[in-house]
Amino acid sequence: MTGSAPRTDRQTAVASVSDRTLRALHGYQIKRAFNVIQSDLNRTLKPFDLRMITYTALVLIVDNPGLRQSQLAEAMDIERPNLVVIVDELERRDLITRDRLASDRRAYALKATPEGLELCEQAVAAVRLHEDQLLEGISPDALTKAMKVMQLIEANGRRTD
Amino acid sequence: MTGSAPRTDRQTAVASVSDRTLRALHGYQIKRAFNVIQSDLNRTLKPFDLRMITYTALVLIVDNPGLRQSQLAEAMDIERPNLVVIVDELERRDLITRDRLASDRRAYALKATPEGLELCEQAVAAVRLHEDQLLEGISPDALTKAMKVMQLIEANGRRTD
DNA sequence: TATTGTTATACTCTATAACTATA
DNA sequence: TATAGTTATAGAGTATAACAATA
Repeated sequence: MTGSAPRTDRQTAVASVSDRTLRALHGYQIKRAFNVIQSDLNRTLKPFDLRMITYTALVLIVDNPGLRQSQLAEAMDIERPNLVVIVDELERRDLITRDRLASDRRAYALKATPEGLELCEQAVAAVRLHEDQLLEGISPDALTKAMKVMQLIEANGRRTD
Repeated sequence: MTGSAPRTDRQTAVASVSDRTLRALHGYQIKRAFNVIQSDLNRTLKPFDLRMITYTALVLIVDNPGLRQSQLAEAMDIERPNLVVIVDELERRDLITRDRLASDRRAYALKATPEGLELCEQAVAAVRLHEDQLLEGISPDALTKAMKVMQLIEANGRRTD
């Protein structure tokens, strides 16, 4: 907002990190950015009683009706056991339904309820607004390219596994 | 390595995520990339008995001799209490020293020992090699710009706090 | 025999309050 | 009184093994 803000500057912790250090800590730079995003997101989602992880699950279910839990777990890159409590929570709040598949009675088809859809729309809108602030000074093109880099890193990592 | 790898493809979880969904989940894309980086990094660092967080602390101490714990905590974006165990571990392994400052006897000056410096050099080299694989197909320019985006997000987040 | 969802569990990282010793 | 480092503790998120029901 203020452009070149008047920096409180209670003395910079690390005077100036050397190029060598920066190169050694690419991963940590991403971690720091992610921390900022996650805490901002969780603050934004608090009024909806959602966290980043429950929000993500809800968005994916809304956008992919009939998704199975194992597919959702893979899409979110978390282990199946860890997804159970998340789906439990969304179901308990009547934001989604868990229906047995006729074709495979081991699996559940996840679908958003009207309430879930409504909450999702509102949450997505709120997240967009907050994200605009977080992405201030970043061109759409630069963001798209940065996300492309993230996707490539992810794909390379899965290849290496 | 294999260029266009022959993808095992046990059926894609989410057929094709809509543009709308992708836009709603920028943060999650960064999370997924970070997860990949972190697990690859921890695997790489295992032979040195380091984790991402202890590695980062060590690199920063090596590069900024005399750093105080509070400065290191700020640089790493973690709370002071959480840094204590990390510094404890590095000190116990004789990789760093904790010396009382004469000018302020509450604070410690952190410095790497010769052993710490040696281990750090080896670890940094190993990380670089692994990172090259993870960053395959990403131009140095694209990486630099993506890191710039990460820095901007981080800065915007701190401003919003 | 393999897979879906589940339970139980353990480990790491993170966040907060309260303490001590110095300033 | 304020700050540096510390302790204790609680909460997320993550990872693994083992189980029941179904394929």
